[in-house]
Amino acid sequence: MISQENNSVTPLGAAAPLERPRRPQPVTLRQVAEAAGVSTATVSLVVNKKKAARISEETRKRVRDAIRDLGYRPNAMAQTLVSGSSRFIGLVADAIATTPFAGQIIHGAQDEAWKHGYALLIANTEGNRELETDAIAMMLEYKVRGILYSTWFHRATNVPAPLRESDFVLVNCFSAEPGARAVVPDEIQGGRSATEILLKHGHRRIAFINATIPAPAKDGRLQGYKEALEAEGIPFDSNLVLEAFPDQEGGYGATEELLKRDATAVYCYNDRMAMGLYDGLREHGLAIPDDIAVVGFDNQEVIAAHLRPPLSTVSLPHYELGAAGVRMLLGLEEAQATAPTKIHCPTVERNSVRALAPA
Amino acid sequence: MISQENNSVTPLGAAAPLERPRRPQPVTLRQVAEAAGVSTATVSLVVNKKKAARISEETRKRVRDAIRDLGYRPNAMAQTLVSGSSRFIGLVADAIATTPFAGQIIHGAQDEAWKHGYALLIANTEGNRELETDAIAMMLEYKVRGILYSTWFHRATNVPAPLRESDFVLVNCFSAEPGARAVVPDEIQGGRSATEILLKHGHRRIAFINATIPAPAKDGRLQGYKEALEAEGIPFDSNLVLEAFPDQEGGYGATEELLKRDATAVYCYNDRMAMGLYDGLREHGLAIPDDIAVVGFDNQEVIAAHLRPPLSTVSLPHYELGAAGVRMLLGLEEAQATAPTKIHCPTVERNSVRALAPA
DNA sequence: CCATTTTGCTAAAACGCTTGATCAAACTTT
DNA sequence: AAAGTTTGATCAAGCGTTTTAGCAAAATGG
Repeated sequence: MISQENNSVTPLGAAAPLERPRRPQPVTLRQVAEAAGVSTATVSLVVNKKKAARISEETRKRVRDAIRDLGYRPNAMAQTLVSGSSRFIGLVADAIATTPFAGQIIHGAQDEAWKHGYALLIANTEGNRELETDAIAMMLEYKVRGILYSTWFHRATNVPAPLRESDFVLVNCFSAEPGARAVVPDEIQGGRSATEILLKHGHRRIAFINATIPAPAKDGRLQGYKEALEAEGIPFDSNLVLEAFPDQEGGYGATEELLKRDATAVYCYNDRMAMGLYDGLREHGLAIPDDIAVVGFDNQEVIAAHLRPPLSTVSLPHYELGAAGVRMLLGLEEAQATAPTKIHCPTVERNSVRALAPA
Repeated sequence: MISQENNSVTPLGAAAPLERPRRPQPVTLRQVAEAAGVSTATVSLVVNKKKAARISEETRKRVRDAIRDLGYRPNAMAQTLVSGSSRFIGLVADAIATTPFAGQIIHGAQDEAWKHGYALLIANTEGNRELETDAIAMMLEYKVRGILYSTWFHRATNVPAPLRESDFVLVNCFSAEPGARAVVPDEIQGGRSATEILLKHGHRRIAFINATIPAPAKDGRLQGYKEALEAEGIPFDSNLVLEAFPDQEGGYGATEELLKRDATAVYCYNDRMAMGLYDGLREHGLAIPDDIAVVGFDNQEVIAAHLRPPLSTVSLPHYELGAAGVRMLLGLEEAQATAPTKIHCPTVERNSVRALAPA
């Protein structure tokens, strides 16, 4: 039988499990009151800096000292219970935390919420309807001030029933349901801006590689393209519009067709297609932007900023969507009854476009 | 003076602001009790499905019906007040929501927390120490079960003082502070795995382009490289180790130097460097993987999966870090007293490596 | 049929805080 | 000096739950 020393360091690097210290009970208002020799009401009054309250400076000091000495922290749960509404805003997302794409929605919502003294409670549902219901239920139980319901790409959605029990705002999605406030990117303006980058550099034969899959983005970006051309008096030529699956492969695969169109510039439905197109063009010995100018859409940093040459594109304003969603929820920004509020998609110019050499 | 009809539809599409309906007060336990003709105690007992409680099936049904009819939802704040601890886990991040990179930490934490009935309260601090303190304070006030403190890249950190008032786990970072539990990626194993991808395809002259900036990753990935070589009996050749700034430009810029080393394969410190290197190699007319094999590190999806050819790499297990952090916090996974728990970095093989043709 | 146990349910305290009503003491007015 | 006012602080109710102790009625045992 092997006897072991128990009071020795565990041998052979088999590290000992970590002992967690027992946490003391948190300090309460009452304890502070006792320490300061006043009533809890008084402590509450000074903690909340009520200006109307008549508390002598001396007493205030005594209370503040006690608070500091004891390390008192108010119990937000108790406060909420009294006041009836918490300082939480819920964010339920279908895949936002998952995709690099739209994590900025969280970020924007977080910042804006924080600015107004609210904390963000998030739930990722992966599109699972049941999880979604549970998540919303949980938020309701925690008496959130309201809920942001967001999707990772711009689309129509149905409002889950329990959402209606709370204030809510749709972010990056919309619904025909009356009274549903929503914030979405302005795809049309974005499409216009993308095209304008090319136009202002003198391009006139501008191809557009659109997506094959239906989406508000598909229609909006095309319409923006048309509007921009029209504003310049350039007739729309449907020959210049191609369609491909909206990813790298799609962009790459569209190269051949594109080259037949004899355009001096291309506007791609998104940055990933542009990335694929870069490869395709390179294989044909074509240089960007000298032989052909390219703009993308989305401004997916990891791609757009680091392609060679860096890609001019139009930003999907995810951060702003999140922030605007919060403002709308808090009633700081007015919602329209008729349609979702549209957020501007800013132009990001890099080096994939150059002035067209005069013919 | 212009007179306006006030009872008409707002003209010219200047949409009317949306009227928000007044929300009714939430239903309380007491109301359910009254509706069901029982005491609040009884309702509470059936809501919480206490098996020990002796409530007749008939009464249970009556209560359940009342709950359904009134649309009752428990007030989690009141529950928390009684029980003393909420079902929240806090996640404070320096830039996680910002970077596509580590949003997966949120995701993993979220999923795991949810699995155990906890919700995630997040705060992004952008490294701002004051914001951080406020965020932690807020979490403490909401009586979180514990806090995950995470950084967007693996590094040493100081534990902010208020964090000690709660249970906490460091995620993707570590501290010398005794008793600080931590989860980090296993950089050494990752470096070994990356190198092994190349080794198993027959490569023997393997270059390593390391980062210039000091970090646990820099040391770990190098050590893994050495270990893998040693295991194969290949002597370490410091000539094969270059250093560059860990981004696309750095990778691109290292091309010339690399080619002087006459290696058949390169292992890059990260995917972004590999992306830059792709461009550099292409400009030299070199094909991947035929002329030279490349592996990266991090598995930044948007890059690695969509490069041409897709990049073989090693994953930074962000999702797992978040999930393991939560498990550790909840005491489901044991922490070592001596060192951070290391999470495995899985190999992801794609097409940037091919078996070395026999000489 | 009385004593005992079991069943079904309720009363009430507690959780930590906020806040309107009160009150005693110290000042001002007339 | 009596009446009124201001100042500084406290009392106590209430927010929506959970939970322990306890009580009456029904069931069981002898």
